[in-house]
Amino acid sequence: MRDLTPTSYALLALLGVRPWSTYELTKQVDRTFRWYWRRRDSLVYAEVKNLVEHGLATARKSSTGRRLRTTYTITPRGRAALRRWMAIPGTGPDLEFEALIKIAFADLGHRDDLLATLAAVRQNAESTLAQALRQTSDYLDHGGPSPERLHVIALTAKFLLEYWNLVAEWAQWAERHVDRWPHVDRAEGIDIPLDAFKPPRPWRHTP
Amino acid sequence: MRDLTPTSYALLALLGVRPWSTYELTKQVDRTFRWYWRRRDSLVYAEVKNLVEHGLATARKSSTGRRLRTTYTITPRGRAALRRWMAIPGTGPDLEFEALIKIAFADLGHRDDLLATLAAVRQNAESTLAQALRQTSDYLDHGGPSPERLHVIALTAKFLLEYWNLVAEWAQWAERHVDRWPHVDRAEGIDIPLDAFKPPRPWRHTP
DNA sequence: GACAGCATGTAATGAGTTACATGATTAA
DNA sequence: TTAATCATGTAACTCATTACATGCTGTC
Repeated sequence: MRDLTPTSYALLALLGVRPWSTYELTKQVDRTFRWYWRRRDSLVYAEVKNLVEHGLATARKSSTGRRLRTTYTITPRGRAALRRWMAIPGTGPDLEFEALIKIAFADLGHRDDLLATLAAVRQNAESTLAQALRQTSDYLDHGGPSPERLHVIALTAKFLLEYWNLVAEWAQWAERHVDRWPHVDRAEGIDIPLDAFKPPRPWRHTP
Repeated sequence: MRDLTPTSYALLALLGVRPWSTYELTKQVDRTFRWYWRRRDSLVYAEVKNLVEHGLATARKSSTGRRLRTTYTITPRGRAALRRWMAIPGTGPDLEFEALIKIAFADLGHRDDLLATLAAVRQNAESTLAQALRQTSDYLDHGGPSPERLHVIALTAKFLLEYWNLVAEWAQWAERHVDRWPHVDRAEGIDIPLDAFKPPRPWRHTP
């Protein structure tokens, strides 16, 4: 019996909304958590079994044709555990940005590589943003799949849209600057955007 | 001999700037990578040995008093490997945001827990932003520790400052809304910020 | 001479991924 | 009938963390 991780509780939260079969869960994990808590399907299959071992969910077997299908339901103990977990603030956001390593040390490589990295970041952000907007337009039009949860979904949607928009805007800004740089291996002879080191607007200092 | 990971290359990039002792490396990893590629000190000690095994760096032993000290230097093969790695665009940003799980499913918990989570996120963002600004003010005033690298540092600084500013602003916005909500367990009777589902400004659609 | 913190690691453990396996159903 | 994809996992592996160990250096 494995310890409970944030991933366990993420699944438990989904089960708090309604029961799901494991396959449905993997789809829902993709739809819901892909944006800020990505995990592979195989882990979902392992984790729900762990929830059952902890007594936080029950498994009910059924079948489609000759094929077995397991449906998971949260237990009262599961709801209690979930509420206890919700009372702990939780961490993040935690950023992991491999491309930014390459950007921060671009002076050790070639100028064209820096431009290619920035373009990749921008394209990734643009396509992620477009995907997210396709998902949110459904919420705007018909309230989406769970209108009774629209208020909390709005909070997360706002963050994610602004986040990916920021990434795209920043990459574009960086591309415009690097385009004008004659070289990257040294700062000398380059018009450095010193505003980058200043507090962004809006910003209020709260000491 | 372990395979090379992005972490290996991150250390190799630091060695590309100048040689460091392992302890200095841990300090520099903290200063440089804490913002977007956090790793524990113990991993640094393991990874530099791996770089040597791959022939990408050399270790030179010296001593402070009776204590051994190892200084690592990049090799020509190391520089070549680093440049090859820089030519691959790289991934990210990858977001991991545990608190957002709790926010997205706040309807399964208590209203006060949601407010506490949002406050924690805001405070964390504010203090991270303040830390980052303390570090950047040094760059503005005297060019910082490596003025010859100021142009690429400006690119990363801009992203990080705007990112943490966004987090703080968003959390504040969310707090203001939830403050006015009479309950959290259902959307009914709540003034939902539907703008959250719309594209943020500025936004240009590129199909 | 004791204690904090500087400095340098090693060993055990773990959460998560990758790779693999396989049967059932549906579309061409 | 073949191929795709739906559906459900297991086993091996890995990157990284946690916990531990230990000697040195300055200072109270």
